[in-house]
Amino acid sequence: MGRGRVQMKRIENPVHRQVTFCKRRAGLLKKAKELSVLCDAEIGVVIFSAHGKLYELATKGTMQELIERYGKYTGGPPADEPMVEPMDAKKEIEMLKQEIEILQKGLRYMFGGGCEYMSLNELLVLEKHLEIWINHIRSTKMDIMFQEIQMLRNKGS
Amino acid sequence: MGRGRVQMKRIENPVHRQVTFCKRRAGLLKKAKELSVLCDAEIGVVIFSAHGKLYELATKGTMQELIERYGKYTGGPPADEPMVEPMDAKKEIEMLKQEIEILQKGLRYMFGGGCEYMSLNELLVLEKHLEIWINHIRSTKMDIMFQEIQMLRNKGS
DNA sequence: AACTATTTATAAGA
DNA sequence: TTCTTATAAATAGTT
Repeated sequence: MGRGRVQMKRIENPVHRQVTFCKRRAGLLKKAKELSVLCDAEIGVVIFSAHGKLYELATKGTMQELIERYGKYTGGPPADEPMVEPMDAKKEIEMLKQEIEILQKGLRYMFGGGCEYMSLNELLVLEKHLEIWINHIRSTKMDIMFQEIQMLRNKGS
Repeated sequence: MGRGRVQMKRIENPVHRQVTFCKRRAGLLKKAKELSVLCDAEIGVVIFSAHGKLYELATKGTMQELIERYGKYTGGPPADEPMVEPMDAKKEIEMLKQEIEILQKGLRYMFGGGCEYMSLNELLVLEKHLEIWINHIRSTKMDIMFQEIQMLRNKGS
């Protein structure tokens, strides 16, 4: 729908790809909204960009409600909606798992070189880890220097 | 996109509505597939017709997987598919913490052993390495934030 | 379900 | 980038 035919394959040029992603994402969400209004349908759209950013649309209610309805329809897991009392243990587990994922990504980064594909949040966590680590190193360094100074003093006396 | 303008409201004529629903539903799913392929995005679309029939599309995997990912991203209920058994939460937390410890050791290993047994010189090198890494992370962070700001500015189409 | 006349989306270009 | 424009696609109304 433009000045040239488009090949139905991944756009290799990253700039071109990003621009197209923006435009078509907007187009898709608009179409979804229109279909919902015109035909009285309940529609949900979830888009994860290649870099993991989420874009979503839910007509007639929330995405959670739609997922519930989907689960009921397909006989799948009912996506425990109350979530009033999930016990903070569960939350803690989730957080730890996330942290592990981030550390693994960090390790991968060390080999591959390049954190371009980590989300902002993940980068923040990894940065915090590194800061803790670097502080540990500095403190160890100080200890060693202190010891050396002591040794030199004892020799000199 | 047709022989007349369309009012953005529910089509009252049931026949027209049904026909439009079919046509636009196909169009929407096609667009979703295209966006996914062209821009390497993971997309899910769920459509409930006015009469409750379900139409769906999930690129790159199943809808269940996508819902899981969505749940993780939003911190919402994780659609308890893998809920094999309760398992003592405290034990799981212990295990995860151990795993994190191991990963951190792994990261330390990357630079040639824990800093407890490193020389002052080695520590200095390690510190420099980490500083470079942390700077790289910060710069990437800035890039991402900049892009997001740009995107927000461009919103409103 | 096919067929156009039109509108809409959008790929390139400025 | 953002705006513009030529063109491809989608689709409303018709057969």
